[in-house]
Amino acid sequence: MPVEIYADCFDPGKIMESGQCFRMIRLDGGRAVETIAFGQRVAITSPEKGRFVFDCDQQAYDSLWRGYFDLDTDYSAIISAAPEEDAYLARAIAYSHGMRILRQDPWETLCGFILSQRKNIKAIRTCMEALCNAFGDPVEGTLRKSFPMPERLAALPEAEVNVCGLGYRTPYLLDAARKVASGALNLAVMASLPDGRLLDMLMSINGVGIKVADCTMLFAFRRLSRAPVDVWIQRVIDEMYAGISPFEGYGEYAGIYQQYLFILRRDESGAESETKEGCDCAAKPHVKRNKG
DNA sequence: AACCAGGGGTACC
DNA sequence: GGTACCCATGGT
Repeated sequence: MPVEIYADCFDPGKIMESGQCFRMIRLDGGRAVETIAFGQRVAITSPEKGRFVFDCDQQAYDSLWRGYFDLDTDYSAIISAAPEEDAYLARAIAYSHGMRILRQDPWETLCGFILSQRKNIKAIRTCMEALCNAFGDPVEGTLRKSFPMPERLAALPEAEVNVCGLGYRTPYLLDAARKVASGALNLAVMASLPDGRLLDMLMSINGVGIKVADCTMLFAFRRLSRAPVDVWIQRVIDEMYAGISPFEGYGEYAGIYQQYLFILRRDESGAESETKEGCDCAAKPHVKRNKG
């Protein structure tokens, strides 16, 4: 039943901690990484270096997980294509060996980054899980739920969605849900648009600016040249590149190099250092804390 | 263009 | 147990 593969440049733990996705968790005392995507669940273990076991059947692996984890892409070639004289980038790449850019669901990714604004990654995970627990559907093999469909969210009143701790982002999320549910935005059609048109359509959503649009383009629409600039990357630009963005010179893989730089700069500041033990938020309803 | 949003996470006391 | 500061920002 499980699927065994051999892969280079693949480290599910690195991907989990990379900040591109918000529903991967550690299970089994840290030995397995579990994720839920496209309404399905999988857990991955690595019994030895370079060997991986997916606890799903071959059909699910072939039709979903192999592509989701980008296992047909040669990352050693992408790493080799990085500019040699860029020492900081080289260090960032070495630090995150095994990180890959997932091929995530556009709807979930868009929502995740709408919710991400002015939140740290742990907080994003918490409210994503709360949204799923409240409005998602059952998923085989776990008590956790799928990410809610746009039609489901679009039908909800703002006050009901807001119990998930989204704050001022609730109307942004609902604007996205209504535009997608009504067909005003068709994510499947958008997947084949050129970068500029796709960017414009994403930014037509209230609460989606250039950074959230770039994250959605990179992590769901596989526009690998898009390099989102958040507070960490802005610090990298200011501190390591004299305030001049290096990304225009990075070429077709600028977004992937951006991801390496993001992880290194964030970890050097000691932020998000406690994500490794996996959140126990699964199947727990969101409870608003009482401040007394 | 400065200012604000709601609140979780965390370091430090 | 306070509390001050930060967070994969965007709208006004």
